[in-house]
Amino acid sequence: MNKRKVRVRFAPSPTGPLHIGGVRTALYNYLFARQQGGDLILRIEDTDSQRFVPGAEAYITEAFRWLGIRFDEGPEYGGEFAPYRQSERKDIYNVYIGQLLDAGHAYYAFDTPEELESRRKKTANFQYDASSRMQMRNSLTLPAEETRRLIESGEKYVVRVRIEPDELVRVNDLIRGEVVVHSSVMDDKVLYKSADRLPTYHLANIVDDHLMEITHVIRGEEWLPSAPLHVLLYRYFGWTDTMPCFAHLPLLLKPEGNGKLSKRDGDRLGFPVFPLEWEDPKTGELSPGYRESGYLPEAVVNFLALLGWNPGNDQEILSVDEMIRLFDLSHCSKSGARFDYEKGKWFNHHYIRTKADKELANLFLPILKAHGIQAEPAYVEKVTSLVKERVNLVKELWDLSAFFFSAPVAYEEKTVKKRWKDDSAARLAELAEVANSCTPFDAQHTEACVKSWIESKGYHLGNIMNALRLALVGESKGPHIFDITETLGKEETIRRIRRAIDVLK
RNA sequence: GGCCCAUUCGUCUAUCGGUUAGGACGCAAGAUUUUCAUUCUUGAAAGAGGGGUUCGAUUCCCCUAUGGGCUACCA
Repeated sequence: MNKRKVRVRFAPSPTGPLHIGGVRTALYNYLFARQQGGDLILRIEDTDSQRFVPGAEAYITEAFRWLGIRFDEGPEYGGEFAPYRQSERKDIYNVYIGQLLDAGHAYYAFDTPEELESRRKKTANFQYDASSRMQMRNSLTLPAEETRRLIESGEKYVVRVRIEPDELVRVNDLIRGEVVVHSSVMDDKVLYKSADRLPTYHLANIVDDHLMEITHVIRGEEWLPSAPLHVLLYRYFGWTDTMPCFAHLPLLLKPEGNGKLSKRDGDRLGFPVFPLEWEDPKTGELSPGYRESGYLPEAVVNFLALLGWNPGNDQEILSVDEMIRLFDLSHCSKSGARFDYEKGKWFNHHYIRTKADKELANLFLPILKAHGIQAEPAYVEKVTSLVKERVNLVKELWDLSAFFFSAPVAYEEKTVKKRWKDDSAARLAELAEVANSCTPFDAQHTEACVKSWIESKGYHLGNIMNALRLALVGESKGPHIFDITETLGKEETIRRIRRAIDVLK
């Protein structure tokens, strides 16, 4: 059984946009699968008909496409274990529920939600388990006749697992080691719901993992408490030989304060918690996404990978291939990681800096378009190369380079005050003439040309340069001045100089 | 309340009994600079507390404290 091909799954519930913590879980599954030469399966766990959100599944698929996380099997990708949506597997679950019922590992329960509610109110710490089940309305306490009659008459019922008390249940976790829970503190969880006539997560999950031949279950820590139940279910089904290995990942925590990272934190602190932008179909509320906020998928992946895992050395910048090679569940931390958005920006800054100008320019093009700018791709690429080292987010390219696409219409007051001297107009008028005679107009020649003029006249270099920058940019910022003149070209450079003189006197 | 998990700089983390406890983000200072940035260098910054085990504990064990998760006919 150790020779089984590695098969892992990511099993989201389509109840909304994919949370960034879910993305990390999927990423670890992906890295593990690729490293082991195994398969990664996407399974949609839509057994909660109440919380189903249309569009969520498409969002999930699109998000992983953007992130470059590829699945081998899933609703959109096909596979021999189809269907991959649990809502399409009802008949399968019914068979296995029957199996548990027949073996006495499960029973019918007729208690209504109201009855359970009042029972919980009456007795503190009420739990539906070995100590209480014989006082409830179920197939264990009712005569067989009565049970059959109730079911046939259409009475609503759930199926509960029958947990045998007084034994130690051991879960072997690849990250945490052995976790032991006493079965007496476990409750008879519902496996089949009457409300929507679907199995609960616990049942569907175990059946599907078994049927889909999953070898490793890598999931969030929130599942650790129910892992003993899952182990028991494997035993009741007689599947212990092929039970997958478990690995429970630590949670992503709020950047500040207590608790796990939530959508609210993103809204409150101003950063996305979703890979892609999401519009709530009911409320129309828009939640920002990493992609739309100007992140590169490789940065998001790198950042997320290191939130709870490390390669065992000091390396922080890792390509996906390197991550696949180095990934190791034993190097996953056991404690939750606070979400450090600032570090995420740093990763993005790094990846933007190292990305090819052309590719970056392609991402910049739609942003320019949104600002009403139509520009030659070659020109955009050149501008991109000049400012890309200075941005954290792709959309910031615009903030730093807008002046390349439209001449300044106003000049920043503060800069004018500081940089526009009494003689600036006269000097720039001369400079326009000098510039006109500079040929070719590339940065190197122009710089030499302008500097020798300044030197020969004995002018103050800084005064002229700063005034020139003000004329070309409109404020006190931007790349090297002669890179700007080269990019703008002689005509435009001179035009901007003349205009500044006119406006600033 | 019960059960489970965790605990190294502000944050993410390295260390698998012997280290000046390392790196990164952020922060501070300096250098570069005709602007704003970037970049580079340097610096400040940590083993929750208490018991053990051991020649020696950040590292192993126990207790306490703190944090987190779960405790639904949600996943």
